[in-house]
Amino acid sequence: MATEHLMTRALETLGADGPLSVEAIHRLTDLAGVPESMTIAEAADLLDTSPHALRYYERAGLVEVARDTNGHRLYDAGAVRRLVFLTRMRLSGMPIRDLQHYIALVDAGECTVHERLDMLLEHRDIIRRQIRELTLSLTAVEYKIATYGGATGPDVQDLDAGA
Amino acid sequence: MATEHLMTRALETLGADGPLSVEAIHRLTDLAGVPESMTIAEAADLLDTSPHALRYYERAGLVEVARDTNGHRLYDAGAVRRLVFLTRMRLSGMPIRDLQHYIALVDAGECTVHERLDMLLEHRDIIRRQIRELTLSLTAVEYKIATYGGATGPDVQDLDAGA
DNA sequence: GCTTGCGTTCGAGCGCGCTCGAAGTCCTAG
DNA sequence: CTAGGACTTCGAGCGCGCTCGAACGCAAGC
Repeated sequence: MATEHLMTRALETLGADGPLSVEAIHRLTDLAGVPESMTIAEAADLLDTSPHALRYYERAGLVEVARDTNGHRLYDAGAVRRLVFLTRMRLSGMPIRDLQHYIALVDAGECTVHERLDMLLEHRDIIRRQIRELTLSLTAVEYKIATYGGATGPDVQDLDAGA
Repeated sequence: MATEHLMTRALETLGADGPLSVEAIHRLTDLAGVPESMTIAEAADLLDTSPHALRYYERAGLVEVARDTNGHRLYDAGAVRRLVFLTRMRLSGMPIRDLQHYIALVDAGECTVHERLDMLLEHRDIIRRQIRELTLSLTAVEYKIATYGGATGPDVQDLDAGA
């Protein structure tokens, strides 16, 4: 998927450097090379989700999508950009409800920037905690793999049953 | 002991920050200093879950738990160790169904080690992918925080609506 | 004209993982 | 003797995030 590719390159660019990387991401998240507007199927494809889910997001008030003369949805760059953000937040576990709140703040204008920032800071912490938890799980699984995959020692039985 | 070494390295990898990591690793490692057997409330507390959830796991066939003379559950070291593993797998997104399968393999004996190993390898990859996805989300959120929290430049408006 | 295919709306259904509550048992403290 | 509290079993309920299907519209191709 295109977005992932873009972000992956952004990540690679990141490395250890600070503020420069921000600009790099900015550049890379511009959906260059993507059509002016797309059908729901194309958008779903790009976002690695389903047309059903996109309609669901719209029903939930997360994004407004224009229509063509047949009443078919037309996803323009703005809608797609918002959906890229939304799906990224969903992937990191932000509930629909919170996204609705966030979007409501966006729609409410500049004076809500503070609250939005608070939400982002809180979600950043949540993501970091998730990563820590997953790293622990990864360690546990790798440990178990080591006991299974290595020489079949006496440990295996001990750990089989439980740990 | 190998376990301590691995966990120590895990701690270092994680930056040894916060009570959360420490506590989690404590849960991950061994149950030294933990009573010989515990009530469901104590076990739930230790595992950071609810008695209801522990009964649910038992009903699902994931663990067998002894009873005292009153029919109350007694979680011994083996049960707790298994539950530590199970909750760790749950935290990293392994479905109950897969855990049931894994436990069935464990109960089936040594000849299933290979299949268990396969499951663990697959789950390891799943965890790694999750971590990658979360890292991308983290980057995206930090980028947005930077545009909001830094000097309020012209970018803010552009990105507000969508990206 | 008719089929195929992609879209629409709407409401219902589903899978998952708990979560809860009712009704009962047992021990302990007052 | 009684009240409280922690536990038991059981089945039902819930919150979330889609997911599906029915009934329909429109436009192109044979």
